[in-house]
Amino acid sequence: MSTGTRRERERATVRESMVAVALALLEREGAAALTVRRVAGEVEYTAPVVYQHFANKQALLLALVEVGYERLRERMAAAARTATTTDDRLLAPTGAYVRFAGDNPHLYALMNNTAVDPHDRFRAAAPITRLVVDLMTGWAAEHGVVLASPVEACEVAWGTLYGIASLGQLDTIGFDRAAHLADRALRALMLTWRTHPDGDYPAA
Amino acid sequence: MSTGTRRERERATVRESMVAVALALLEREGAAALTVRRVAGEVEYTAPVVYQHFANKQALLLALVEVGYERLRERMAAAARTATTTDDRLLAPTGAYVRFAGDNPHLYALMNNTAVDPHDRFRAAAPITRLVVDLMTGWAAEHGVVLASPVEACEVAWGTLYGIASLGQLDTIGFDRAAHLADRALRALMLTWRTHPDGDYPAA
DNA sequence: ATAGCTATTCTAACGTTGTTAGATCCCGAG
DNA sequence: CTCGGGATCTAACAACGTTAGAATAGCTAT
Repeated sequence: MSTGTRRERERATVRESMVAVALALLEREGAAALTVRRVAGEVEYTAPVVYQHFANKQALLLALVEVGYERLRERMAAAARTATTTDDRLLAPTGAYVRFAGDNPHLYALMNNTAVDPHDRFRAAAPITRLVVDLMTGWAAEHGVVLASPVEACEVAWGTLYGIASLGQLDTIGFDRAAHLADRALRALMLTWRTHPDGDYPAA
Repeated sequence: MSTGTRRERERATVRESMVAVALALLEREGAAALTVRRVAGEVEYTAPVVYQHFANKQALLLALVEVGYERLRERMAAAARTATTTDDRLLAPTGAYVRFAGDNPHLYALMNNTAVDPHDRFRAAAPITRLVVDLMTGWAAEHGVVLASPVEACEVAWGTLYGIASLGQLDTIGFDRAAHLADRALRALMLTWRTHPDGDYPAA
């Protein structure tokens, strides 16, 4: 029975190389090139072997999405750590987010593709949601401000960031400008949170 | 030669019914059901006939995207017309945008799908960009404020709106809440534009 | 009215996709 | 050495986008 664990280890290794190969393929040649047969071929297997590690193509794509969100979380957390000022601890992860979208455009598109089950995507993104909530409550505390609804503020910031980063994929805008726009948008939000932490803004 | 124009009319009619059928199919059964054969069948033709009206499936999808942006523009313009206060002239189109995304989730997803050429999508959305710029400059004028960069403000607002509306497709959030979030986000932006029209926000 | 041309439509097929069934092969256990 | 079970392959299926070529329809001109 001692061979059982090695078998498992080998199985996991094959699975991981499939994910790695699929990631490389996706980013190198785009979503259209990401076919089951090519992934299998790139790890020197035939197509049906893929189905011993993933229930179907969706499951493989979901694995890529999960890796994507994990890498994104790492980048954002690292950016937050290097920040020195209070506002930078929010602005730096923002920049990291847009930069990630620029560095891995196809993976980023997949992470937000409606073809992958929205529920699964949301679950994969949960750690980032937690991180952002933490960053935001930390920011508010350092500013001596209590937000009426931190989760609402978080959702607004998340949506904003997502939308502006997606704008960067348009070649008429580009990711450098998108990073600038995201910075502006978040600064505006922060300004409002400080002056109106209750979330109730006056109209005119 | 008098039959030539009637032929053209008939051709245009067939093309339009294909677009109409494709739109209905997309919204009723989702993107996966939108196949060339089904569109052809639904207008009682065989598949190759589709290729006499569209170069390929991409072209058909692009036609749907164009219809989508046109309808969205109409809805936003109508909402702006019914608004009474200065701020509502910006907030009402915002609500119309999110509501459109909620009413036509699959079409909205297609309009922002990277599978459709980004350049074409941007071109299809151009009239809306114009509308939003107009609304924004009008808003600024009525508030007696000159924005340092109206196009930057527009891009930020557009990205924000897009991101938050996309959030609505997650069943954990939903379009009602997304509409609320979009309202909050835009109010925050407007507040900032009034107090800092130069676009230079203080840090802390 | 009829013959012929042209545009329209269909049938049939190709290559590729995701996916599954069954044969085959290999490797470890008794 | 044999045998049993998991791993892997071959072959195939249905459905997809797409194209070529046959058939058919409808208009035009005599």
